[in-house]
Amino acid sequence: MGAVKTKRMPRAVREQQMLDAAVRIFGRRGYMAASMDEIAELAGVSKPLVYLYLNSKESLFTACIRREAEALVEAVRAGVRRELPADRQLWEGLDAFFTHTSRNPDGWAVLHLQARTHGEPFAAVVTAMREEIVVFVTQLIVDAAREAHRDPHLPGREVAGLAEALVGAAESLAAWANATPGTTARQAAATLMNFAWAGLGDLMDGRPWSPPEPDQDAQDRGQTGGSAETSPTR
Amino acid sequence: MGAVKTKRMPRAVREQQMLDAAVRIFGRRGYMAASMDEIAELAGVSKPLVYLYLNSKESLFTACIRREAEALVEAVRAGVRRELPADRQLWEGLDAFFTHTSRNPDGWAVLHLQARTHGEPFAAVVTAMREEIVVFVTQLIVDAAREAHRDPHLPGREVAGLAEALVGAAESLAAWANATPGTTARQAAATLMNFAWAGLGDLMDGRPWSPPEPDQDAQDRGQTGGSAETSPTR
Amino acid sequence: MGAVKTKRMPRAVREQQMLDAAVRIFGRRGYMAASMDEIAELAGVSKPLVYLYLNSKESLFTACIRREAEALVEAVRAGVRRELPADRQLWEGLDAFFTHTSRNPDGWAVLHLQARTHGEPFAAVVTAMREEIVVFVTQLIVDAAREAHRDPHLPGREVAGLAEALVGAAESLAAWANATPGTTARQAAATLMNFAWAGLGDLMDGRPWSPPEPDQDAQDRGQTGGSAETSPTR
Amino acid sequence: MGAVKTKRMPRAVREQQMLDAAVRIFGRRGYMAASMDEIAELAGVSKPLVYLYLNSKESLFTACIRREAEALVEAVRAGVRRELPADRQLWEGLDAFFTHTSRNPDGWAVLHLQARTHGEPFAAVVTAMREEIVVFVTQLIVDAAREAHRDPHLPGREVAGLAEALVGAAESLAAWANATPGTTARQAAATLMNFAWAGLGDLMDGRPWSPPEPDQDAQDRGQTGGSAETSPTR
DNA sequence: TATGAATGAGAATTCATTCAT
DNA sequence: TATGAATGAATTCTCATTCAT
Repeated sequence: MGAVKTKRMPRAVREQQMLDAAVRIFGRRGYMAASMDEIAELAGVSKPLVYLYLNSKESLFTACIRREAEALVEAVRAGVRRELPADRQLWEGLDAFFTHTSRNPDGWAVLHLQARTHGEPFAAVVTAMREEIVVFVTQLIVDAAREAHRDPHLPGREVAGLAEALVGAAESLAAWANATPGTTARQAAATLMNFAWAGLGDLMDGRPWSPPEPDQDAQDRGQTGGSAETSPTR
Repeated sequence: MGAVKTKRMPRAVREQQMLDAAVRIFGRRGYMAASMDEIAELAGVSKPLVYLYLNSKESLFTACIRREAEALVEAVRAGVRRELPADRQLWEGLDAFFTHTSRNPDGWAVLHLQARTHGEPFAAVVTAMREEIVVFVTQLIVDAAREAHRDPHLPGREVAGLAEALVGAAESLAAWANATPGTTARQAAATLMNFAWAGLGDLMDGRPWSPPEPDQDAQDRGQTGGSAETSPTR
Repeated sequence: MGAVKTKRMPRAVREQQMLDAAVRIFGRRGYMAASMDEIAELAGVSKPLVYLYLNSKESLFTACIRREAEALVEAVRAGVRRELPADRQLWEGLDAFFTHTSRNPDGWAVLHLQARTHGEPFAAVVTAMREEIVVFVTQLIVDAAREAHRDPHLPGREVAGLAEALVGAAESLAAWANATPGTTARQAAATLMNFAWAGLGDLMDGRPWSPPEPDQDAQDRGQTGGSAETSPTR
Repeated sequence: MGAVKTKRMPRAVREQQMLDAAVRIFGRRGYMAASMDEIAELAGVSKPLVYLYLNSKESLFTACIRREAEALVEAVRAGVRRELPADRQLWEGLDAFFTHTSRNPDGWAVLHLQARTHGEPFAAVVTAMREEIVVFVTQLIVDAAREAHRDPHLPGREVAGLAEALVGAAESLAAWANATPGTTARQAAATLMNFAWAGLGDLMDGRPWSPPEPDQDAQDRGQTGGSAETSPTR
């Protein structure tokens, strides 16, 4: 099991192997239940080497969190075209988010489940990343109001709460989509977009938010999109 | 800080003391980091007694999860009057949920953070409880559609996703409300209700969902309600 | 090897067994080279029990040092009759000191070799004990001067240096006596007493200090004394 | 702090750098607590080079002990003019000894504290050196007796004990002088010389041994001598 | 009902030491 | 002459769990 034992490789490479193994073990077993022995074995190296490069279990865990947080933020950032209208940006962000988390479930487990469960030092990194995303979403909500030429009657705290709810719903859906076979990132994004933008009330009235044309959009980004399930234009 | 050392009390009482202590420790330290020593000390009994009554750490943890899950479901159930319209039922359920979690943060931490992070046996209990709630919410959505005499054009999976998103948002807001000083359960419920029912689109258009009259409602349930921040009738 | 495995004994007894074992191992191997495993085995208990009672290697070592230091000081104190003239007191103190160290070589090694070699926290305990003894000796020197009705022309620092030298010589002779077969505590005490009181110069002139009558003295204290080798009355 | 990193230097030089570093680390941390990593870093070389030149930790430690022992014996030997009377020789030896140990505290710590605390192989080297010095001192005592034209009534073992006590007192005073600010090597030597030669009894009677004239003596040896504190000529 | 005494099993971490270049 | 990469073997310490009373 674990990586093939290739001897004598440069430090940078070994470090990534170790982080790969650590993310996998931490994500599945949890921080405390993960043992350095298991991580080292999965990485195909001896324990002392793990300590030599990553210093301690805490520091290894932190390195995992940091790497995964940066990768996630980067994935979302790269998936959003800032010149589009706010709702389209939100859609793209959600799509990128669900895509990344579904492709990288262990990393997502580290961020979403493990990091938050083991005290300030670790949680802080995730909190910072989450804050970045919440701020981004908050801005999108404000932009959307401006684009609608409306005074949204929304005080600051209210907007914060909405952004928080949206991000929370996304996080939760990510786990659900991963656990529900046959659910694509695109479908999860569409569901949430509808929920967030149109609301249950409008959905009851048959007025969902309209996701972009899947085919055309896929061509734009080079992705193979399944069609969102609820898509009549409002 | 532990319970006052009273010797020789009936088993049922001792067990509750132990569970109280265990929930507190598990909620704060996490499952793995919690030690049976600390739990026994906080419960004011010797370790062998904990084992005599609760058998093992796993079994103790399971008992905690079960107790807290039942308490939460019961709190929500008791808070909802099933004869009201769907949106009012949802509102009452959210209110009851946020109230319970804010009053019982350690129990909530056990359910939301710890139980899900330590493998199937534990997660299963929470999943079952969550499923109960998701089913309830799903039913509410279907009811709402029926009440609106509409065919909502929503396939089953889509409704499941919406309920999932709603519950996820609620869970996330619970943590946020607990962590944000000055945020009441009622405000959290109002924010989420708006978000869920009206959606961002409608909120942009100045058409939020209308929460019930706080004063009258408070009289109904015996609570002192702060007024929801976004409340013009639609 | 190690103590006979007698199960289930009261804590206080087990603790002494552990300290006995620890003193022996620390004294022979040194602090760092001693392993908790070895100590536990020699004590006839499991390692966790050692930790349960003594908390850590450091704390165990400290407990050893403290116990041995107190035992040594007590032995010297009990061996000296304070109503005698200064030189007799010094003699009795030296005799008690060499007797104790020769009967308890591991304890002496802990104090003299190990404790001083492993940093402030440990050395401090020994330093305090040594200071107590140096103060006692200093007082004896001053008393001796007073008894001789002399102004000894000795400034404070000089007396301190003399006491220090005397104690140092004693410490060194203790190791030598232990390592040189056939050397009794009484002989060591006599040699040092001569050296200290008469000085090499007087010894050259055939004027040594006179130790007390061995037989009579032994009767006083219940000890079987070998006769000191250099004993003509001055 | 380590040596400046100069690449490619002759083996002999590198070896001395390593020994310098090792003496410092061993002297401060102790044998077991010293790590080869730290020593290599302080020496400014890689660990494998240390092994290439010095073979092992044990062998490195032995090399340190040997070097420091030789340096100390050589310093004492060079400080004593063998043509002087015995007491003057003793005085010069003590002065040289205290001077060397105070200038080289890490080396002295290695010899006095570390080497004796870590088993026969190491202690043996120091014991041999010490023996050399004890023999020298023993000879001085015998010489002194001969010079006094006296039969000192001192059997061999007694003389050995006296020499042992004298050397032990010197070792102890060296640590004391190093730890007591403002105490010079010369003062320490004077104190001990008085103690050893005159003895407490004579000191009480106001008849100390007379140290040589500091100024004249300093001219002899090229040292700036502080005056000894107790110096009336006998 | 209740507990003081005790341990097997495993956790993180460190170190002296070597290999391949 | 010199080193980056790598490890086997301990070491300290903790924990869930049980026994005997």
